[in-house]
Amino acid sequence: MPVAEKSAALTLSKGLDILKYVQEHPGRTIAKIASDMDINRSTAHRLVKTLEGHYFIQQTPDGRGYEVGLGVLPPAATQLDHNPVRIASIPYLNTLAQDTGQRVNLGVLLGGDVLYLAGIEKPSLPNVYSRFGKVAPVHCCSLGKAILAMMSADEVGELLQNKTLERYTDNTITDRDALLSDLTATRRRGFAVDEEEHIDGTWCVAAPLMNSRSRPIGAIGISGSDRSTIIDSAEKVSSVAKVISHLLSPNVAL
Amino acid sequence: MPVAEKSAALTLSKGLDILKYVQEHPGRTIAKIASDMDINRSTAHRLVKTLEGHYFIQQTPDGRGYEVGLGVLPPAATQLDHNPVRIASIPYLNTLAQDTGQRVNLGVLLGGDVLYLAGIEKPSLPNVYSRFGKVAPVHCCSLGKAILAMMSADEVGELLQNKTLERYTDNTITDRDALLSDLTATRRRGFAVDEEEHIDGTWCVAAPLMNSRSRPIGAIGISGSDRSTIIDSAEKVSSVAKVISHLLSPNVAL
DNA sequence: ACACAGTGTTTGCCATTGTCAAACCGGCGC
DNA sequence: GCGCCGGTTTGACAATGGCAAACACTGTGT
Repeated sequence: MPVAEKSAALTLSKGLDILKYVQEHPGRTIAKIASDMDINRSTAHRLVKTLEGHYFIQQTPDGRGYEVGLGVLPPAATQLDHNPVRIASIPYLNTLAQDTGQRVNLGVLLGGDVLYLAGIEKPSLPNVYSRFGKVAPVHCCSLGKAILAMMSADEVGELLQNKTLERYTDNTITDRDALLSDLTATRRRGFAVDEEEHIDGTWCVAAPLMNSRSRPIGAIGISGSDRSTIIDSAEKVSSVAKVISHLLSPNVAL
Repeated sequence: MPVAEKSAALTLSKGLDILKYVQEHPGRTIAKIASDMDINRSTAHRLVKTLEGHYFIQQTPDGRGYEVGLGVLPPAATQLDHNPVRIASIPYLNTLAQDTGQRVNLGVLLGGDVLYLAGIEKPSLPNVYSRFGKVAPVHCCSLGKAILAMMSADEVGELLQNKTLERYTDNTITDRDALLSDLTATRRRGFAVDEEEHIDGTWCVAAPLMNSRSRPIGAIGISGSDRSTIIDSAEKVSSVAKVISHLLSPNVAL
């Protein structure tokens, strides 16, 4: 979980780890944070107070613990507003939602996980800001598989290096080789399919967004509870993904 | 700008400062960051690389500089989803948008500024996630003045301690005493008015959200380019603010 | 082709700074 | 009352981050 770069600034690194920890475990006390993260209590105290001074974390209303602070919002808004993949995709997400009547999602890789950048929950009333920031495992959501399918086996291997393919449902692919062959099929097919592999009763299809150098930089997909509707819409998703990819291509790099 | 707490973790603090700097000045190189922030280049390098390792900042697509990374999104999403003021207010923001036909905003204090938590840009199609994360000066937006008006003169003085009331338009109140008397008027009136004090051609009114201990914890307001429409809707804004305040009151604290 | 300017990156030394153990304080429950 | 738990402070030690310098690389202008 902690991205240990060699010769990194230890204190900064620990502070950021605390921020992540607090995000995932809201309401914990300093003592609890310290013991869970194997940091000395007084050290944790100082780091927490520093983060608090910058408004990155704050005390919970009851004053008993800590949670993510308001200070993270301005950077996040900046990131969202400047994100080229997101900007290029949003208009098409709306049309896709109209065309398919299903939930639509846009995701990219963050570390070894899929990060949702935008989503439309209720196709009836488009609200593209909803549901950003959630992360999902790469190996069992269609967005993740769509992206992985466009990477070499080596790259995939490296990405999954120190991850276990955790099981979420009976259909979750937990075997590396099985995943790799699924990715091959995905590549041939042109889109990824999630057959209740992450959440029971939810099917998804997704297609990758490619940049000018044929690298996957994200994926769009739809999800819903009616299998045939989802599968039948795969071509639509795929063609929209190609349109967005072309839009992204003229840009210099990434 | 840097919130200097005594005995804080210096390295962590500097790292967070860099994050903020990068957010406000996207695309800057490490050398530029270092010189602007008076940090040694190699130190800046290490801090930047550490932040990058945690995905809090990333290289710009052209590889020449740095910008805010994807890693800030999960914490921000958590903060937004858990924010009680925001949760309580959102439904009413929508109705307010319908009733007035104007842009609607929700804001709270962050440090000495107003932070927008939610906003509806186009009343016709409600999209409450839009425009969060933007910050505005307290002294010249209605949200800020609505909140300040419910604080004691001492508290206001302390809040504005080391801030200059910067001028944005001809109408901006840049004098502390003038601001204080405006706040008194605001308190009597029950809502704050921004008469083109921040942006020419834009009028706003706002009313404070109060908790059970009669402390201002935020404000809602509307803004638009037609003065009389805005002013005439002030009572509506005020009454909605009271409703939300009552909703917030049962909660334990803050 | 050359030198130069600007940036990224690495190294090694020094002392600042963060770490840690211990103790103190304060509230809460037994 | 006592003990437990969390927060906070202190002080000594040494690990760690700060800094200067040097190197590699790229692009630019002469």
